[in-house]
Amino acid sequence: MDEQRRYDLVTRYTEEVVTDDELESLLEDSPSVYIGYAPTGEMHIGHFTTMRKLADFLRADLDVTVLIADLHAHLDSEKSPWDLLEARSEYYEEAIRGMIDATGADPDQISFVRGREFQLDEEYTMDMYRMAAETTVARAQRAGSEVVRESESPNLGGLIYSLMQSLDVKALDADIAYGGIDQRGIYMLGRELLPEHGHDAPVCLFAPLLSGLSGGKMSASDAASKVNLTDSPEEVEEKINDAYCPMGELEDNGVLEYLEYLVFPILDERGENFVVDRPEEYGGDLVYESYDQVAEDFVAEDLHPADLKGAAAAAISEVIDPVRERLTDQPELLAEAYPEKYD
RNA sequence: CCGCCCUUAGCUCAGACUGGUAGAGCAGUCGACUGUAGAUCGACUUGUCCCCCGUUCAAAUCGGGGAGGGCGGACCA
Repeated sequence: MDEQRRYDLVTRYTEEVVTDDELESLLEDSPSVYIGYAPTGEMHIGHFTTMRKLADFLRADLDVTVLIADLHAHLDSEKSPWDLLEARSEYYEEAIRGMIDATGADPDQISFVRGREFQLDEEYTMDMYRMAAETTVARAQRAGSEVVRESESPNLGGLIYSLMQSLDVKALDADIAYGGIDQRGIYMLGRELLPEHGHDAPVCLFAPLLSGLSGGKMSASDAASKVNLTDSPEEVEEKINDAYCPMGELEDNGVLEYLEYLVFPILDERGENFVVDRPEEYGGDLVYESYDQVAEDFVAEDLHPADLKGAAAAAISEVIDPVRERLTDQPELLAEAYPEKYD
């Protein structure tokens, strides 16, 4: 694969690359990339868009690791109870495998690691104590401010959280750290600290955070703002139909963002088009080969939100379909991970 | 170890001093208006008042005990 193509694959659909020069020199070899997830709430379509990029990494011949950060899930305000960490980790791994599979990549080419497999090692622990001594409370707070739950009386765990995530890069020997742009603060701290701890500062790739369906950012606590992996086609249709989607506007438009970052990349991989069924009175059906064409028509108001929504819902359902089936085929996974919801 | 404060709707809180089984804003639901949604109107819903015991005809409210959370002081060998 030529260098330009490889670089494009690695960087497409990202919000920011820190830094371009460093990435280019890394790509002269075959670097490793990792992404960490704290197994807290149920996974949703926002995770999926981030996850889909792992297929790009694999295609670009990178060594990909997914960290299931179980300890982090508890460290952040006990978002996951201690006793459920294992069950949620299992659910996360299975959901992630399903998503990778659905994007047309092979999950077996990815290494899955649990946090506790290495975060209790002596070297790791020693490094963490050293970092704790070297980092001010204010610095750690600032680093994690977009990730760790905010509270009037923050727990110590939220501070350690950022230090550990920095150390994960070293422990996993990752050249590239990938995550949502909300992770930026933590990885910038990591880039500062790691060179003092015997590891190169990682190159950082950040994914955009998608808009929620109710306008504004997607929120974990607002069920209507996101499509869950387990949502039925009917539920997807209802949520998309209820979504904030002003005619002609791309801003804060979750429906369009889902198309751009999730649906089109997958359709593209399959060589399929995006088809909009439209009543004759409004001009009949439309066929799109790229997201840019959709955006163009939408901005020109040649594509009405109501027509777009129907087609988007169908396309999103289709993408999610295999993941949902995979998860509902193993009901015990969700039941054990979220007993209060699925008992 | 000592002292003080807090706990009421999904969220933020009012009500407690002067007992009469609860309210606001936001959120949510449903209509109207738009070929979607939002905005805007209109209507509606929501509660072990942290738990236990006691006083009382009557306790979110008073008294005692307990739990959880916060703040401060003391100790500094």
